[in-house]
Amino acid sequence: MSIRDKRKLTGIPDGVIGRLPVYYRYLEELDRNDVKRISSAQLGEALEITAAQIRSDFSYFGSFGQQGYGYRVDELKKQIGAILGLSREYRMVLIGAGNIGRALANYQNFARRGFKIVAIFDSNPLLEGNYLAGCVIQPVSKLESYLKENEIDIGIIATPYEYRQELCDFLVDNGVKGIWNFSPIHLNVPEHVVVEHTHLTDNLLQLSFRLNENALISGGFDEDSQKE
Amino acid sequence: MSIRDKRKLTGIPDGVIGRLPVYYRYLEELDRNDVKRISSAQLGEALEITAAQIRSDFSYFGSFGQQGYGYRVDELKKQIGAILGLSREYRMVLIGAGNIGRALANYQNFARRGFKIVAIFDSNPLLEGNYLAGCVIQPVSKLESYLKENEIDIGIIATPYEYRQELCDFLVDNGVKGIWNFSPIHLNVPEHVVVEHTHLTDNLLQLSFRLNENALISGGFDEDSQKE
DNA sequence: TAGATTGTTAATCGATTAACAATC
DNA sequence: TAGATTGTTAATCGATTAACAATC
Repeated sequence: MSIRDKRKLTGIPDGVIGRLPVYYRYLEELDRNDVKRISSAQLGEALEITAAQIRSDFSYFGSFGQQGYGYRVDELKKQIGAILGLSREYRMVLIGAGNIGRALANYQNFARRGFKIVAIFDSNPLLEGNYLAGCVIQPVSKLESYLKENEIDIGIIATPYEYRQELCDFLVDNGVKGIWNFSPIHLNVPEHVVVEHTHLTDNLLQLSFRLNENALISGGFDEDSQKE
Repeated sequence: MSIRDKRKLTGIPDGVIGRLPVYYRYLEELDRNDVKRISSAQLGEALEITAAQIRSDFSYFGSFGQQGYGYRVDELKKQIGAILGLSREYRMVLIGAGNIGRALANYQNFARRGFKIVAIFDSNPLLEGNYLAGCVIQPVSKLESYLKENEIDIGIIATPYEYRQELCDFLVDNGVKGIWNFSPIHLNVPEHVVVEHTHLTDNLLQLSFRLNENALISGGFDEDSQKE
């Protein structure tokens, strides 16, 4: 079965999609440090992923290496970048200029990779007209006309309580194809729309669980606490 | 095999751990809205998870429901909260008072759940002495003495480039048991320490990949774009 | 009681890993 | 060439799902 067939029939597993940015990030770093060549074994060592898995992940998309040599860092980085969709620009609107919204707007690395925040909206009238990262903060009432006049790829939802599902529906109805959700709620979207959830609290609760799990195990099982 | 045996032998699967905070968050919302009772089918409907998986997840920890009735919302919330380790407080230090660091420090929901930022450090001398969310920003040179004098559970690494692995090692050497890493690098830690990675860029790149994957599939396969 | 829904087992599905022929 | 490492297949492992007896 061809790579394209496999992809069409089964889709790319979530695990693979989750690891692609990890590879990309590390390849960027290697490239910055002028490393020219890397093997799947070396990659695996650095990222705590098995070499077999790395090769298997890559094989969903093609053959990027050379037997007996490994991978050329710059080449592999370029290929994975293309797979991730980094060869074009994305226009994003940010809804919510609170703590998280401001951090995202000021973060330079998104724009550097082609993800531009082109408009910012907030329901707080006190913020209206203020500048944030070079954008005027607009009232949410202007969102609809803005979306009708501008093609937007991604909507970032960083409003803590109000709106949420309704806001998401509104963005989708007005042509936004991707939602990046920071609000602490599960959003339902139609099949053709993509949602990425970034729930900081969930991450912290997972950390909390594992802290206690570790404590529990090393409490009960002394031989385990010896392991490196 | 008892629940406790199962847990000890195999550990809890990552998927389960990842879903626990999702359940918890939704139960909080139900509780706020005075919902008293919920079935695994209803939970699954709202969260796009199968009912069987939800019941299977819960069964790693015990039996919290009643046949023919379902789950009492307040009770289940309490139980999952306890499993997540929310019955005690956690003391956290924040390293890095940049965009993300400031957003985290100002975010009220961590403290509300028992996760307190008790000290903030930054390597930028211009920030030294400024207040952030009620904490003085201290120079990183004071971190060592601070950790020796105070028991800290979690270190939040929100420094974009400098330090990173070295900083992580330093925190671990000084007794920190959990690391919440926002820097764009993979951190290696000893077995007894827990790392949680929150890489915002990775989330955005995953969204980017899926946007293109969807476009690709509906481009090639018109019958697919008909699906709801 | 009858109806509903849990907790758990067995079956299925999918992802990871080990192994190795291909080949640079 | 000999050595190294890929890409891929088959084997293994683990997670999800379907089904249902137990029982509230």
